[in-house]
Amino acid sequence: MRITLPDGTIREYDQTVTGANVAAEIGAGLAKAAIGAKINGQLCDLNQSIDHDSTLAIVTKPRLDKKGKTRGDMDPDALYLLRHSCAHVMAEAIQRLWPQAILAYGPPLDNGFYYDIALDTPISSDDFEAIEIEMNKIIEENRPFTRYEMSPEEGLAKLTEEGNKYKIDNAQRALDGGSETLSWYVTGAQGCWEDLCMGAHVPSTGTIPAFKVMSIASSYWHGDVTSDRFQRIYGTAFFGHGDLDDHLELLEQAKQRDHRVIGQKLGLFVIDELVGQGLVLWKPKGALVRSLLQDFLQAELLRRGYQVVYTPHIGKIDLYKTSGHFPYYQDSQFPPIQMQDHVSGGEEQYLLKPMNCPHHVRIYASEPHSYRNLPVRLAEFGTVYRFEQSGELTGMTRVRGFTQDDAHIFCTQDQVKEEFAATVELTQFVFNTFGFEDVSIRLSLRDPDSDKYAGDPKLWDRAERELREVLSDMQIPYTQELGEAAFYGPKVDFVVKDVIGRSWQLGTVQLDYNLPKRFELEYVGADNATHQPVMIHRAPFGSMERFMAILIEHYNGAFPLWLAPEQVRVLPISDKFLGYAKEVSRALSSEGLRVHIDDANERVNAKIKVAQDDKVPYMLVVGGRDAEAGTVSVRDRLRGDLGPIQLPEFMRSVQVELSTRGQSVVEVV
RNA sequence: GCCACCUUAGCUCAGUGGUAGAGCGGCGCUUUCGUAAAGCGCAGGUCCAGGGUUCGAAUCCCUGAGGUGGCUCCA
Repeated sequence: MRITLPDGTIREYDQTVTGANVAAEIGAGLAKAAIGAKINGQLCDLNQSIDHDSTLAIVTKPRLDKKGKTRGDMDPDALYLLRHSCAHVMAEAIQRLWPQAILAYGPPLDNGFYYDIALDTPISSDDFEAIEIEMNKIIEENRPFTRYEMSPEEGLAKLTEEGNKYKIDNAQRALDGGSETLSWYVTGAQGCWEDLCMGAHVPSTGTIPAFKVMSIASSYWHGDVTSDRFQRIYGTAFFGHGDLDDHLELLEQAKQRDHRVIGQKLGLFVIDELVGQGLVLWKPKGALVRSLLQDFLQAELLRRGYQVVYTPHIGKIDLYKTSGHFPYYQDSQFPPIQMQDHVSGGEEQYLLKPMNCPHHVRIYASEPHSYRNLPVRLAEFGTVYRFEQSGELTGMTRVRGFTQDDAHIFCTQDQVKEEFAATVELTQFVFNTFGFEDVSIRLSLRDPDSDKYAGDPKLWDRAERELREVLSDMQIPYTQELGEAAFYGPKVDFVVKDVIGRSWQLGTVQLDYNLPKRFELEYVGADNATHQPVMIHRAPFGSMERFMAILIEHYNGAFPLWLAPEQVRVLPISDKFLGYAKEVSRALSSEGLRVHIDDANERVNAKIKVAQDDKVPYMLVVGGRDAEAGTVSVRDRLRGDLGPIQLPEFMRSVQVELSTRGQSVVEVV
């Protein structure tokens, strides 16, 4: 039997060995650090036996520095083992405290782990300390994680006797997924606490040096609202206390970067309960940024052959019945507005528009079209209203009224790929302009087993094939998600993470054969016959609200000069130089710059502190020396004091920075 | 919508049944200052709302609203 190690060396054995055996042979240091094995790419226990030719990598705990921090990068496999094991320890601790707790499922996550537990007594964050104390006891006992296996029949019989329906279900799923046996992990020797679990685990509870119970939430069995409800307890674990401290510190910083915190601090927007849940009030500074974003994109659209349209905020309900939105999304729409005609007594119903497409479709349909004037690209910053579930509302990222940077392209079948590629390119251009680097592109396809999708499956196949082709032609890496498509067509989504790691769809491009059919749209082809156009829905920002939220977090509130609500603040050293400050301010304003004077009766240190907190890109400190020499002393919010510069020169470099959207910045020599 | 938690001055928060507090912000006065918070003073409260328990409730209980974290959903 040959075992190949990561460095390519091969070791020969004539009887079964374990990762632990091999590690011990290689060296005492490795044996001591070893916590698991990766056999043929599969993460396993360290004492998993190997009985045929395999590749083997020993998973080790990291070396720590003096502060208890991992040296170098953390190994995701090692953390996975650690956290999976810590989930067991937490579950045992919880069952010690609440013996009636029924375990369901406890996996590791990217940044921690959770355990889903069925328990009538509500666990609250006040209980975390008690849970952690129990966990520490278990860890101090340093009990080994011991695996044993049973045949499916034996194992299911054992589980049936124990009567935990969630574990029976887990076992059944494991067997359906191809497992030949069922495995348990005992924390310690026979008779100790155990859990049905496929593994793998660290050798013993003592291997868990740093952990924390983080939060509690609720969840449903298999994510099914009508099914059993669990208490989901989240925790995290690290190999070093320093790593854990860093993690907690990072979470604290992320909190400060949250768009809701910054939006409040900088006065960008407010959500007022008197106005309504999920309804954003854009305050002057936020509104200014929004209008700059809109100007930027609209100029880009006009350059690319789009035409701007405006449509009303409501429409007759039949419009949305025809489009399919009303029946399909009835639950998540504001209820229809009932109108009664006083004379005829006839009734009409209107809907706050949940989508802009039906209105745009009717603009297209208002005049005949020839293949010669396609594609028609209709763009509108259109505000829509959706009755999102109250528990879903989150700052500006998930709201009930929002403005899409919407457009609909009506084109011939032959034009689809080119138009689609152009919109993907536009979206990438937009994301590049704002310096987003961590954007993942998701091809959202239908789930062929679901009946929620409208239209002919053949058209779906074609649409999905075309999107794949466009993305691969453009050499864009993407992931495919079954069941994520819109009900009318597949789409390409641009997904960005917020500071606390939640994913949000920003830009989207969607292909639609369905609406043109439902509305019987036509154009006259070169053959003088009528044909049906294809529609592309697209929104590079997605919604102004969500884009703004992500932008706030992306920039940590420090908008680049071209977007900053206040671009320059003049800080006179004392009242005596207010006159010169006003001169400077007037000169900058007349160049179109957004400038204010801090005329507070304060020292310049205090003014700088305030301006820094307000994230103003440039502070111009002006005193007697500047008034005499016609200079301003420039302070950059990031680079600090840049020294004095002639005012006209400052204005020139600022204009360059503006026109390049931050590619070039003010330099003082 | 579901579960847990939270809601006290403009903001951030302390206050576990006995007279409502701090810092920042605001206003006033002093200071007139050269690169991350000068000093002093003053004003500011329906303790989310409604009901209950109690001699007495910001504090305990119930109902509701809003927020936070998840779950579910997301055209």
